[in-house]
Parts: sequence; C-alpha cells; structure tokens
Amino acid sequence: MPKAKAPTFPDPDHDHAPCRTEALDKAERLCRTTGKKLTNIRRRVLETVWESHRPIGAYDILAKLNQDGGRTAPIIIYRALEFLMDNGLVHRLASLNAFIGCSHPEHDHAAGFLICKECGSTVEIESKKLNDALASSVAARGFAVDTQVVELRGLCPHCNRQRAYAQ
Amino acid sequence: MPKAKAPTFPDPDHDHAPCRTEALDKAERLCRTTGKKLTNIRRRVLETVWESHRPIGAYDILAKLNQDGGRTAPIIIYRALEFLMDNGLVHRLASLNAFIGCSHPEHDHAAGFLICKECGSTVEIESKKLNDALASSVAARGFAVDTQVVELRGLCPHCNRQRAYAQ
DNA sequence: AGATATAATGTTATGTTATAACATTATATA
DNA sequence: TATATAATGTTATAACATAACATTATATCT
Repeated sequence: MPKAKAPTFPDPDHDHAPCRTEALDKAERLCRTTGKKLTNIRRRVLETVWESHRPIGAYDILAKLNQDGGRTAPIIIYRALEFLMDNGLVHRLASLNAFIGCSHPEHDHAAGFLICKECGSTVEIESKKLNDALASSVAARGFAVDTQVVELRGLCPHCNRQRAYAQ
Repeated sequence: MPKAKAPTFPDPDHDHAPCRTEALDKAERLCRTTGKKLTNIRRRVLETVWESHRPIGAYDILAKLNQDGGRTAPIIIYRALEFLMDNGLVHRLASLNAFIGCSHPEHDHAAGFLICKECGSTVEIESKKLNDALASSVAARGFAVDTQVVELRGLCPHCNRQRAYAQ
C-alpha cells in the first residue's frame, strides 16, 4: 500500500474535475467490492457533495437536484446521505450542519476537519499525533472514546496569505 | 492562583447542589466584576442548565421555565444563551444541539468535551497536551485556528465499570 | 426629577434542519 | 413466478434557530 500523503489545502485555482471523478470512481469500486448499491440518487448526491471542497447542506443538495423541475423530498437526500456516511463516502460536519465528501473511504478512520472561515474550503486530517493526544488526554480520565467530532475553524494558507497582502 | 485540578467525571451519586450553587455564585461575581447584567431570565436559564451535568437543549430549557404556566418564547431562551456563551458561562455542544454550564468562566479557553453516551454526563477538558497537538498538527498545514469544536463521545468511567459487571 | 439614549425583554411570525409513518416500486433469491 | 428484501416516493411534522418590530426597564445627562 502506498504511503498516504498529508492532505493539503486545495489550491483555489486547481482543476477540480479529477477530484470529483476520482471520488466517484472510488465509490463505484468500493460499492462493487462490498456489494452495496450505489443507486442513482445516491450517486447524484455524492456528485453534488463533490462539486467543491466546501461542505454543503442537505437542503442545498436538494435544491441542486431539483433545479430542473425535480420534486425530490428532503428525506430522500437524508437517506442517501445516511447511506454514504455509513459507507464512509461522506462525513457530516456537526458545527455546520453540512456534509463533505471523503477522499479515502477505503479505511475506517477517526477524522478531524480544518474549515476555512474565509473560503469555506475544508480538509480532512487524520493525524496520528492528534489522535494519540486525544486518546491519551482522555484515557487518563478513564473515558473510552467511541466517536469523535474535531472541527477546527480558521484561515487556510491561501486566505491567510491574501489577508497578509490586504494589509 | 491555585493550580486547576483535572476535572473528573461527576459521580452519579454526588450531591449536586453545591455544583449549581457554586456556578451561580461565580456567574454573579463575574457579572458584577465586568459590569454585565445577570438578569432574571439569564439567571433562570443558567440555573436550568446547571440542573445536571448533562447537556440540555434550548427547547428543554424552555419547557422547564414554562412548566408552571409561563409563556416565554424560544427566542428569549436563545438570547439568554447567547449572553451566557458570550460571557463564557455556557458552552454549546454542536454534536448535540445542546448546552452545558462552564465551571471555569474566569479565563478564556479552548475547550473539548467528553460526552458519555450512556448517562449523558459531560465533562469539559482543557488539556494543554491536547491543544498543543491540535495546534501543531494544524500549523504544519499552514492553517491558523480560530475556534475549535472537540466533542468526544464514549463511555465515562462509571458507565464503563457498570458495563463490565453487566457481562 | 425629567428627558433621552441604550439595553433588555416581549410578541409574532418564519426560516432551517431533520425525521416519522406508511405506500409503492425495484431487485434479488428461492 | 412467487416472495422477501431493499430502495424510493409521498405526506406530514418534529426539532432547532432567528428575523423584525413593539414595549419596557435601566442608565446617564441636564
């Protein structure tokens, strides 16, 4: 298995098409492998989530799917999102009530997120150091962690630089 | 200044009255010091939040305040909560849409929370190690953190022990 | 004290996010 | 092809949160 590269913030000007394509391909493969069904609505929701690196709300997904006259109901979206989350293809950001695609759904992982308050770009981090620190500062209290929500809001490198020049 | 003791999980059988009293006293003092007004509704909301160590939702607070015939509206509660949060007296738990009292509102702090999935008891942690780990694993990516949401769900020591015996 | 500015609360309505309950349709398997 | 299971569709509503504007309380100045 190739060594995972540390994810960096997407360049605002990057060509996004491959990100989306790759994510969709991975999802197809993963579902084929596990026997799960990536149905039409699920694929369309996943595509919509992957339209950018910014989290998107369920009702915004809904609006996009309905923009050419569709009449899909909210619960349809939520059910698709539930499936996608159960299969690691999408994460929910509790602090935003929004959803974002996961680029490495292959392995289970306790993730954290960096959310740029300026451009909205969000990156998933999976740092051993971070998780170890969480684990140890928690084990000391006899607490057994199950699931974690780690969402850090701030400025991404690009927006940070912009801001410096703006001065 | 006395060294802060590491907060532990509240014993399920502990005498809770002093917790509430102390929190209210601190709030009074803090507001007197800063010139902020701890009005009636704000105090009542804070008291309600401090009825236990479990996070409570805004509408549950509302229900408690209205239980003897009151007709307070939701926004009144949210405004009181906003004041209390602005002054460090209450924290919001994004993963639960709920609120919990802060026992050390004196100093600004980037907190994390341990939430017991069994009994609901929630403890605020403020570990230097944890925050350093967050900061460093994030600085490496050129990200400048502003605010953090760290909410860990799992089993508190008491419920963990219970569960062991239940086998 | 009375005028006036500011802060807090009250009132009504509505926006936003998420799920419940049950009907129908598609898909897989015997 | 019968039948079970999974997925989607439909309708309604629950749960969480805020907007806009009116009224009341409190502080400050003259």
